[in-house]
Amino acid sequence: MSDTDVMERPTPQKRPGGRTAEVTRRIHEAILELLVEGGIDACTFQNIASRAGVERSTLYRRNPDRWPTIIDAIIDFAERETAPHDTGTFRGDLTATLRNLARALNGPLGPALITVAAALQTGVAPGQGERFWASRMERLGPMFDGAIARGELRDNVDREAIFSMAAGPIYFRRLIAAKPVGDDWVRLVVDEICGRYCLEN
Amino acid sequence: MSDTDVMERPTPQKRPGGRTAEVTRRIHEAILELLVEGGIDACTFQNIASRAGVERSTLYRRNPDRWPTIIDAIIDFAERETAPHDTGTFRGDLTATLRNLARALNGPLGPALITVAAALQTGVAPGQGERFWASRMERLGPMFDGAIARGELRDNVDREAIFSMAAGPIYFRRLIAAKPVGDDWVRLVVDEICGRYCLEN
DNA sequence: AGTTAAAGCAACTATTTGTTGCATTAGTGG
DNA sequence: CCACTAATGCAACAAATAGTTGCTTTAACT
Repeated sequence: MSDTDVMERPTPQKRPGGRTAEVTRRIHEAILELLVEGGIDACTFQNIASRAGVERSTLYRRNPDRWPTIIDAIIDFAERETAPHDTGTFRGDLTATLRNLARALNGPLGPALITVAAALQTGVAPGQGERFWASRMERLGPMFDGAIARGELRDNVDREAIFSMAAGPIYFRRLIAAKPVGDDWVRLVVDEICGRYCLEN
Repeated sequence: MSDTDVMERPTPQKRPGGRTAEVTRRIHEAILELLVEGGIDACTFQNIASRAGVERSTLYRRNPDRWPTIIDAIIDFAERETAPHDTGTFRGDLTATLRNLARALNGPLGPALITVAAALQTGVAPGQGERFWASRMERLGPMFDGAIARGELRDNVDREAIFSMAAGPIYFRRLIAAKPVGDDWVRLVVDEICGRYCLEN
């Protein structure tokens, strides 16, 4: 009560363990289910809360905006689904990565993935788009590192450019053209990328 | 009043002229503005109505679902922006088309375009995705027709596949990787496509 | 074991959604 | 120009959702 500690606000220590982690898990699970069932429109705080068995106020207190919440769930999913590949060749790694991507996009959550990613560019959630993309590229680091170490790629290649050329047609075919993405399509893309960027050997 | 015409409901004749057309124009304009300013979340019937100076009930009566309404505005925009190109070569036409696409995507409405297109695949608006895509491909018909007629492409090429390979990286780079799409990027894509699909000459 | 984040609970207001009956305007065909 | 009526305007609804808040309970950390 003394006036000496009026200004003291000892920065509340976080408690991310146990219950909190479980609540987070349930929230993410609920969001993914809702995205599959009803798309973005279904992802209201109300729906998320009741589906996850969590209080609505908890969601608002964690983050008053629903977009960062949704992004968290998506990134969480993407990181769980994105297994690292090390086949020994860039071609093999890229093929595995794109097959993995195609599998995710072909699945029920595919459309929601790009809907969210695209929505991030509309200004609804400043900074979240970069967060998502950075998370994606970080997972691809080892693939490029290995290829460069083996001399398959020049060490100054534009990694984002290469991945954009590779993943672009995969995304597009599934989500704009609404066509299935099969192994043949993946192989076509891989051939183009390797033919253009891989050093001769 | 006779019972002879009880079943007669002479399918009310439409009146698409004058006022109705003007209202449609204002609605589309309002939607595009809202998409630019606040993304999908801003496109509520309430916002659209007040922005367009139209009664909310009119929107509900025209279509109780907001997605077809939004798609209409997007398609309308896309068709207005998509000028036909006839440069005399497939490479020229494709370059012009992709530059056009890049320009649209680089603009303020770019992110909204793909957000909507992607949202269509989530089941929020059955059939609307196909409608959008069909509208897009239809505009590209002359380009392929001309190229085939000139012998630059085989007459059995998969037009959708080619356009997916071309437009995919454009979309991706702008809207997932959030990088600008410059002429250099367009040229890179064009080189790949032409190198792979154009017949030698 | 004590401290205190963090979640639960409950009540509340404001906003948005979706609907409907009636009045008014104006496109269309004669 | 007139009559008909589709389409919009207007206004008043109920229902759902969005946010917010004070208090209680649980359980993560030291």
